[in-house]
Amino acid sequence: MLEQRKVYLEARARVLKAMAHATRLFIIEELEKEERCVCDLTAMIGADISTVSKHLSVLKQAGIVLDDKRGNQVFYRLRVPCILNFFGCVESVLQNRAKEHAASLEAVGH
Amino acid sequence: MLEQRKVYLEARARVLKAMAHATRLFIIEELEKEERCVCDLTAMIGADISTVSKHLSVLKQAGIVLDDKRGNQVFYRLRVPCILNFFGCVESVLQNRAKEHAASLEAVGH
DNA sequence: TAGGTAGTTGGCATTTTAGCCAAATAGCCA
DNA sequence: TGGCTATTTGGCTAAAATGCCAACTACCTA
Repeated sequence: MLEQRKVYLEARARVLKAMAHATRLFIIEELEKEERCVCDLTAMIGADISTVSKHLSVLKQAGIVLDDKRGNQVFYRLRVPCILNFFGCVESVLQNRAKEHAASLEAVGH
Repeated sequence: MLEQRKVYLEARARVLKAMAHATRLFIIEELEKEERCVCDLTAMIGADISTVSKHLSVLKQAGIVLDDKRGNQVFYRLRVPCILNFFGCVESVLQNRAKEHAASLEAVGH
């Protein structure tokens, strides 16, 4: 693998890795609707606020969200608007799997 | 977070996590061009064949690739055709970051 | 059948993640 | 200033991911 390509693939992988967690996907989906402060997200997620803060930090480091401090709250929003469409392919992977799983159950007579 | 939504987010996260590795992204890009046996991929990647085999197994379990044994070789191919387009958004995240990074260097006089 | 190639799996050490608590920081208001 | 709320950070433990080697399986060919 050429060094240049490796660097590029690692950059992509870092972005994907930052998204690859249920809680962080939840945050992304919520931020698609509107910006949110950490306390709102924490209430919705139901984990410790320090945990949520660390998830947000992962997303921020990956370049997926931006933060904006106002008063004693910090509001987060998406940095890129396209995340929603991004998932068409993930969905099709999941649907394919579901379809074939159903077919295989069918085949053994369930 | 509602249980049902959590299940769905975890399913998505599993697919993303499977993709979130430079070597596995390399494999996906190569399989977009044509199917490949493990030995070809191993030669291109330059890692131990057992390592490559395990990466392929991760992709297979996530529903991203299919395998097909012929003779004593195993050929892998993508299960869904859309992976290439999938990355438009990842790219825009990276480009945004690069742009702002350049701007911040500019700002401090570099 | 023996030997070789291709691939998978088990085992292990190392590194990375995740999530909680506790402590520290920052801004608001009385 | 003192106290309160919001958030981040450090520290810790448990769990998961990586990647190598070695052992094992499968298939082909002489």
